[in-house]
Amino acid sequence: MDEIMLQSGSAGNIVYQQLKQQIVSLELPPGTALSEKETSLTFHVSRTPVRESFVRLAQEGLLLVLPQRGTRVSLIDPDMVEEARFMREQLEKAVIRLACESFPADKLQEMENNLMMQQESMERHDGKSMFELDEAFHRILFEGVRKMGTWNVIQQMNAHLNRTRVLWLSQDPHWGHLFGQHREMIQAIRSQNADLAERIMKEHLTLSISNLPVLKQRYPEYFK
Amino acid sequence: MDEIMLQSGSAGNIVYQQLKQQIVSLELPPGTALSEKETSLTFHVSRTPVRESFVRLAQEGLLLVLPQRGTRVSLIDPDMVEEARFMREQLEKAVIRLACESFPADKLQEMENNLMMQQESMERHDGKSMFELDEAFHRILFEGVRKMGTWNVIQQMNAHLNRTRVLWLSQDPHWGHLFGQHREMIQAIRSQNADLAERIMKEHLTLSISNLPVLKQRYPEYFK
DNA sequence: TCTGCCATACTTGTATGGTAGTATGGAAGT
DNA sequence: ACTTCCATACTACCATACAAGTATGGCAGA
Repeated sequence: MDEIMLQSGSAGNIVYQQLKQQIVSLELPPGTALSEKETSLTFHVSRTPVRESFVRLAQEGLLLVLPQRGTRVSLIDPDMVEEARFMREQLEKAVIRLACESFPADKLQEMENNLMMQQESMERHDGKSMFELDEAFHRILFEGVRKMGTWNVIQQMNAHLNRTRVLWLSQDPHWGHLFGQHREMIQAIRSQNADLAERIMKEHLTLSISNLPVLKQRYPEYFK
Repeated sequence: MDEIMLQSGSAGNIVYQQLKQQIVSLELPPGTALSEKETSLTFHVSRTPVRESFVRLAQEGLLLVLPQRGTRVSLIDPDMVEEARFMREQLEKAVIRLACESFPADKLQEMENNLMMQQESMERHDGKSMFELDEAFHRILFEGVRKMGTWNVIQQMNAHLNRTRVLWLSQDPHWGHLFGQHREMIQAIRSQNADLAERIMKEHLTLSISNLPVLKQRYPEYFK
């Protein structure tokens, strides 16, 4: 939201963004105990802006605030992950169908460029870069059909889903598979084959949580 | 979210819920100027919990905070309304398809009961009751297919959409039309006719913003 | 050794004073 | 009459002090 970006200089907003980045990147693993006091010391601000960021993060489901007891980075809820995937599937299928009807040429070019950068990151085995490019790829799709509000909603509810994707990409890439699907999507949009595009997208997003059970077994302390 | 319900006793949460109710019900019309000080006086609490609620409401897009200038109830953004409707259409179409595959009998009975109460409210010309029953009707649908997380996301993003629905139901009901569609939905679920159910849902949600231009012309000061 | 109590050190929740930035109205100057 | 400037009264933002609830470790007593 633009109205939030406007306050980007405020201490509270800086703490919020920093914490969110650290949580989603698993730099602060699920279950980590935080406290307003401790956090205020590390960021060299008072408790007020820290508390403000805690409230926002709790509303997004990234923090769990227990009154008078403490605050912890929320555990990943597998049911929520599946439901986030479900929502994202429905929305992205509809969006890529729109893209097949009409899509601006410059955005299509952006996607092509992104795809080339994906190949580079893949060769460098750069998981972090690959994750960001994947994110950007889908974002461009939403920009092209002018559904940024929808993209923002997805971003918010992807709190849990994104953490599992980070976990997954850090160990069992399947990057080639993802890359191939991205390329197929572009081709489908070009040829305006909506049914094909929808099918690819569905498989693409299904793949993204296919080994959730494996992750749950490997990192049991991260899950609910 | 349950973790937020747990703090329901806190002053900050009470202020938050009260303000949200007043905003969505248009008791606090779009554009209304608020201030931490003023609000703290009316609720007989300090500025801290008020500020906390402002932060949360701003994140939901219901308040617009301008640093060092003031806080206003956000205007209704027609583009956001349309996009919220778009999202809701995609999600509810998918959900009612699931319902057509399998749906628990007790939930179906709840929907039948709700439908009867809708008829009563319709005869009493009770718009507020009708709005709440409509809300509950769709909620039961999500409960039946166990997609409450999805329902909660819809509730959040419906901030703008709901205000237009309140505005609309207060003057040009079309209650009979809504009622008929609800009845058809139940029949479609019973007969497990997913394609029919999806079509009705699409029409149902399209209808819900069909006269947005009229509203925009009638209450121009409420829109962006 | 084990159990129960309690002081203590945490936690979040709330109130309040002060700071810096902004809008506004009136006075002074042209 | 019109413009410019400035005092004043706002605003949200931040720091800090206090209040109330909770976990914990040690000590006393059995």
